Amino acid sequence: MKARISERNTRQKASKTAKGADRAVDEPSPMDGVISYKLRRAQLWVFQDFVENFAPIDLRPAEFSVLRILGERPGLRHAEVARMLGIKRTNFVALMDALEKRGLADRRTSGADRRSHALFLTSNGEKFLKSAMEIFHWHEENLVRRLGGPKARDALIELLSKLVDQD
Amino acid sequence: MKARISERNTRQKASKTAKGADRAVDEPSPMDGVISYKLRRAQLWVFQDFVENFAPIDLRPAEFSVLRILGERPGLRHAEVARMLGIKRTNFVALMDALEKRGLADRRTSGADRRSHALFLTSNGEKFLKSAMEIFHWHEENLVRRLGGPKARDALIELLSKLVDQD
DNA sequence: TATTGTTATACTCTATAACTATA
DNA sequence: TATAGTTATAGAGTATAACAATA
Repeated sequence: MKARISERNTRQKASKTAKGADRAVDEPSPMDGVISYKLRRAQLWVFQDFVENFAPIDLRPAEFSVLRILGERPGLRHAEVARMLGIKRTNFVALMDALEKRGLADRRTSGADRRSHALFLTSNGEKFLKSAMEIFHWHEENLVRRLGGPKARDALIELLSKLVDQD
Repeated sequence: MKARISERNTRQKASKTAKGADRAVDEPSPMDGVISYKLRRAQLWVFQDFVENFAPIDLRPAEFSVLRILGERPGLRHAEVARMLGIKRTNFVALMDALEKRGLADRRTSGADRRSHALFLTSNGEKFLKSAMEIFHWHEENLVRRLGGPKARDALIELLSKLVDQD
């Protein structure tokens, strides 16, 4: 286990007030009705909100996803988790390394195929996930409130699914 | 005008079939109903679709945004365009450099304040924008079709606006 | 002092090629 | 020959600090 690329480093942001870049004064722009543009702005905003909320436990969105998946489906293999998250298995390695280094998850050699690893949360990881879920629910409820309620959330999820899940 | 960071380089992707990473086989995952996760997947998918569609004229989403804004509101200053796009003015410099280098836009010293530049499309830039708009409309119509029609598009834009434009 | 454009720099995310050890 | 995990590496996007010229 090598010493990994970047030491766990100070991730807290200054912002506090306006998310996005340079406190967007939001004059009207020809891009306002453009799907890809709005999608990018919204995704950026939400991720920044996520990062701010999770700053106290120093957890990034992708890391949270991995913990949550391993929590609900322990024993999945490397490539399976990567596929479920829609990230390349090559990029999943460092992600998993970081979680292992923090003692939150580990790889065990799975019986049959000696190439592959089965992935699990440690007991520390399970405790950690529980407190992460509290922050997560608070974060998600905040988003639902902004959207205008659970129905609006469901509508958004369905629309986004239509973009991604077709053909 | 220095020789800029990265030479115009081969941007075409291989994909052709499945966008996203490692042809997402999309088993159900605990992340399926999570707003930030769905938003990220959708944004990634749409941007990749954008990049593929615009590959023939080698134009990235951010570059297209700049051209379009300068097309409709010529003479804006550096910082104003950056603010409208929600990017830092410091990151806008290289973007504008690239467009200037391709002969699509230019900076002119604006009368009053000798610190600031007024930004314009060149006549080449205007021609280029026209053909870019054709691709754009095709791309956007394709997205609207996936969403299920113009009303679904409007609903999506409105929901995304609620996330970004509040308080 | 504050602001505009700018450079330098760094971290994250995503992507490709190629290695190794197994199968 | 193909697959699972891995390494190395590179390109975009985004962020901060600091500087020169001008206000």
